[in-house]
Amino acid sequence: MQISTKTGYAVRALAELARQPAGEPVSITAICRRQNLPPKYIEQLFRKLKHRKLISSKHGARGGYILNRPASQLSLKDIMEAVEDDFSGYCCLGANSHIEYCQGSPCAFYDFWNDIRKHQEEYFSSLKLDQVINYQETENEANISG
Amino acid sequence: MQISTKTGYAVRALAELARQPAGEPVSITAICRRQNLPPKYIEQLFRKLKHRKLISSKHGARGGYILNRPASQLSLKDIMEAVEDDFSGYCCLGANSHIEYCQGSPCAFYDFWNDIRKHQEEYFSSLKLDQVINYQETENEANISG
DNA sequence: TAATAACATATAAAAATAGTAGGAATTGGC
DNA sequence: GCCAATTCCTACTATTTTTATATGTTATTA
Repeated sequence: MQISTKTGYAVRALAELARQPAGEPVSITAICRRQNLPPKYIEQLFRKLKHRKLISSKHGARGGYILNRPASQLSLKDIMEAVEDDFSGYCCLGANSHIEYCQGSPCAFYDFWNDIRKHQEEYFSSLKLDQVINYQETENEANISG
Repeated sequence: MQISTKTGYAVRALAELARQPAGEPVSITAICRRQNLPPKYIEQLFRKLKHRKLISSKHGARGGYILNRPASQLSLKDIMEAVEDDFSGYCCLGANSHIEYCQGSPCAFYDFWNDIRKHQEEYFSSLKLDQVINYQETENEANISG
């Protein structure tokens, strides 16, 4: 039960996009230089983010990526759903073991896991990308004043 | 971001202990027969649960395991911490990548991830084993009346 | 046309997950 | 005292997921 490196990377990379003046694309090279991330890996994550229409891209020299929405409207859930292949709580219906427990119909534990999934979805939906950026700014101010 | 099969198995197995009249140990064989679980795997999980003192065991014939606390005082967080090796949210300080971002000191994203971790811990602490059992009973009643 | 950068696919290395195998130690019942 | 049941312990294996890397193609701009 941990948020993956993928999500961590994606948040850091997207934060760089959010910082950029609107309309100006940022290249993966630039993002990864600033955030010290593996470019080819980020490329893959960005492809997923693009398929989910969270970002757009511009080809060629001076090209790069831009956010499709203001950071205040981009949730951690959106990012996780795009980048991890399955955001969702545990569900007894999922066949993640060779031993099928509830063979197709909701089992006795279904409601329990389902409520958890719903809670998690709501929680991660409530966390927005701009919050990270605000945290960063606070941090920086503290460093300057300190 | 998913609750693992380990946790799912553990919950099902522990629910069987919770059902048992107090003081009567249940063997892994019995648990796994009732819940259709892989015995050797459950054995390993139970060892971890025992180290965390969530359960006790009785050796030999007619032996087995018993819950150390009432199900109402055993949280999903307790179980996850025992069975998964790291319950905790993502933390930028964790070296889960060869690229170290914040090299030992809290980075700009620290507070963000830290608040998430705290929230998750509180939430999973609030979910108790007896809730699963209550869900089950409701389900069963529904089946009988339906 | 040369440099830049997205796009795409395949491969590889490492880690985590899920499960198995075999045996030693302990207890209860006959 | 013996046998069966059971926990306890260690090691191994197989599979899947994660975290990349490599290589090449296509599009864009200066």
